[in-house]
Amino acid sequence: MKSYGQYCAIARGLDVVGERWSFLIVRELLGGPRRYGELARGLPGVATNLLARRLRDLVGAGVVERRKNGRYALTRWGEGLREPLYALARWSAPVVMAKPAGGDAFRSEWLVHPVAVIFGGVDERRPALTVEVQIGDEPMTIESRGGRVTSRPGHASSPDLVLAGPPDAVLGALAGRLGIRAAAMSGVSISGDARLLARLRPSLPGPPRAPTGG
Amino acid sequence: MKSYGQYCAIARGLDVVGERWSFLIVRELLGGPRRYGELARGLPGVATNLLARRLRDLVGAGVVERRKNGRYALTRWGEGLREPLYALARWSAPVVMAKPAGGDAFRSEWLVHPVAVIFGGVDERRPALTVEVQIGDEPMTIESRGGRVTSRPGHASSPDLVLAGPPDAVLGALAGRLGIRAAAMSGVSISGDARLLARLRPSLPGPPRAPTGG
DNA sequence: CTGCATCCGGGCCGATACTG
DNA sequence: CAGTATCGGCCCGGATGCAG
Repeated sequence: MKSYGQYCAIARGLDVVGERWSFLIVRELLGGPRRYGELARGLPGVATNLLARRLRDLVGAGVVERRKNGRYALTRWGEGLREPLYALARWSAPVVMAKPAGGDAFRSEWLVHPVAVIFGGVDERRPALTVEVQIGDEPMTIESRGGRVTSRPGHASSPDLVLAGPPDAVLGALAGRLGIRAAAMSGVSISGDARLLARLRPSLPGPPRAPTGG
Repeated sequence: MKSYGQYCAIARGLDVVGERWSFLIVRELLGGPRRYGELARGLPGVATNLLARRLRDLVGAGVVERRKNGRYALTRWGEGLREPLYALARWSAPVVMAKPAGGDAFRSEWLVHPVAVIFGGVDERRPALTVEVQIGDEPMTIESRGGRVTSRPGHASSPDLVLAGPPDAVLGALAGRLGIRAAAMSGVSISGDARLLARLRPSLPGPPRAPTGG
């Protein structure tokens, strides 16, 4: 575990989770305890030895713990990394997610994070809604109930809205970066009233329809 | 610029600023435009070629721009990294900053970030106060005026409070992790009423005096 | 079959020397 | 002052092997 050797919270934080793959391991574990193989599948491109090493280091640092059933899980402290990770995603998404996925890998489980970022918080005025998203092989369901938006893997029983298409276009539609017309032109096939999505997003204070930067 | 090859905002964000030293270069530039030599001095341990390479990459990615006077500065987008960086510092600080500095380098300019994190926001009830902090060779001044707390390098003309000592102890006193007695026992010499510091910190909602975790 | 450890080639990192 | 050039070593990435 190489250190920057600086007495600074940022530098010392990076000493703990700044090495390659560490943040992405944490991303996977934010969804709950995972086995080694599940982590490996959720992290396309990682070498097995490197994953083992990072897990050892993270356990040693107190970020990850190993449960008795052999699963890895975030410690209480490790859970706190959700904030910095989501802050990074909020920063990067408007610029880097607008570019098409190209050859990049995509797993539908990763959608829970942008969904949490885009539809975060509680707003009683949000309508109840069930959306099914079909991007990769695995479908995802987004549900708005009681002012809160959640997501889970799997089909919806009777969705109000179904979005299917390439990752960047579907995500653009969810985030509101792409309007309905633009999303359709980017390859999203829509069944249902996609305008309902806008009512799930929190209404920002300030100018209506603030530019997202991308 | 090695990529994770994943269509995910976190992974793609790390593609941009996830390599070694990139975040710390941003940390330096958060204080304003800097020359190459200033960056090198603010980043003890960095190799000159690596600094040059990172700057090139960050410029290419649109995070940093090069001004006509030869200085490097964050772009509008790059400024947005303050949030993720401070979120990381908030996460790491309670655990990793409690450990003594040991052989780690320290620069008093770095104090502006913890000061911003600890005394952030505006609170009209905050008293006016001038604190001088002496840790390394360079003194720093923290000023509370009009409900806002700012910091700058240099001596204070007539400080209400002066804290001098090792970095971890002084920072512990500022953050409130160490009480006055504990700070003094850890090597902080105090002139003035250190209890005033507590009135600069925002009062958290919820249980009074929430545990900081370290 | 899962959960790693070992081995190995290439590339990145880190330190020093050198140049406009 | 602001980088470039060079080189050793370590880390990363991929394939393979092995133990429970």
